[in-house]
Amino acid sequence: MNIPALDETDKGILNLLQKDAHLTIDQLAKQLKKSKTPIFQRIKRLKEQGYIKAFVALLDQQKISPLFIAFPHIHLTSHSEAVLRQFQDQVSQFPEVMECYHLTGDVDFMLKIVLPDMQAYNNFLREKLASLPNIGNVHSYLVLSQAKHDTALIL
Amino acid sequence: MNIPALDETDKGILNLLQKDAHLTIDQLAKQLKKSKTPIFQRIKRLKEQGYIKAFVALLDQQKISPLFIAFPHIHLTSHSEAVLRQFQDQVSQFPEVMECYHLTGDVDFMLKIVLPDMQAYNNFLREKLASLPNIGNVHSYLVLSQAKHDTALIL
DNA sequence: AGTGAAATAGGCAGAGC
DNA sequence: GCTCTGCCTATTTCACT
Repeated sequence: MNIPALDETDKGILNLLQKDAHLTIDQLAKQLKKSKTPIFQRIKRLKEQGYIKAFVALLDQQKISPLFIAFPHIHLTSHSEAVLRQFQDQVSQFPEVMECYHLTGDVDFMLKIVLPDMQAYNNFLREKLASLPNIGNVHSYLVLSQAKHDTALIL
Repeated sequence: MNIPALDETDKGILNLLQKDAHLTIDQLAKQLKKSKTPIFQRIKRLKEQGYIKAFVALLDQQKISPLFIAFPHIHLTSHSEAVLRQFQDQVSQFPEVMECYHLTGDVDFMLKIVLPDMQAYNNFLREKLASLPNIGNVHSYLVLSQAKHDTALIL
């Protein structure tokens, strides 16, 4: 499948939709100086080709219920490709793991864990994370407050 | 302003919308065993009261252009409330700062920085971050790959 | 707070440039 | 690949329980 590069109109659509997905095709068409049909067809194409992964609602999590956020840094005891891949796959299964990054340098992985409270986080570390193979040292960074959380990238 | 707690129907709406914001009111109504009007009214209320912050499109960023992600840990040289607040406010202005967390323990802040490449990140550190007052030590964790990135919370 | 129906606006497809 | 026309489905409001 040959996927062509994005032109300025495509980027314009993505830029606007990642800030507000409820813009109508009419509104997008006006801002991008096109009529409805090409905008509609481009959005359809951008979805099919996977540039747009999903349309979601962003919630004010702290307002709904107080949450505890932690970023554990994890050292593995082996660094073979098989071990790294297995760790990623297994840890991604846990629903409390929101994000998983493979890092350079003196740490192997960083996770973002979101749970109701510190007790639940303690349970996660002891019962779920510690049960995985090849886990070495774990150092947890705990979040006191969150000052910014954007999802929109500049294209 | 008195904001009442969320009932099960509200939580159901939020749970579904944070996974797929393009569900129609009809579809939500069926799944939650209500008719269209109450679902519509509740969504409107949840937006007005700020439980829903935004509806956005999530993009496959790596597919659109290769990106460089880093998590700098930042120590400040002073920890007065004024300094902490000033740091948060100033750093949140930078568009490349996607997230900003105030942490416990041996680090003060962690940022998530997204930029086109490592060169741009180097410039960010030298020209933008270093120009802020009260910056002490900065230790950067660089991302090799990202295995998971969810936004939906379990309510 | 809920249902059901009626009005309006937006998504989506076709013909032609 | 774009504009224009038009249908059809979803959103939004209203009268009522």
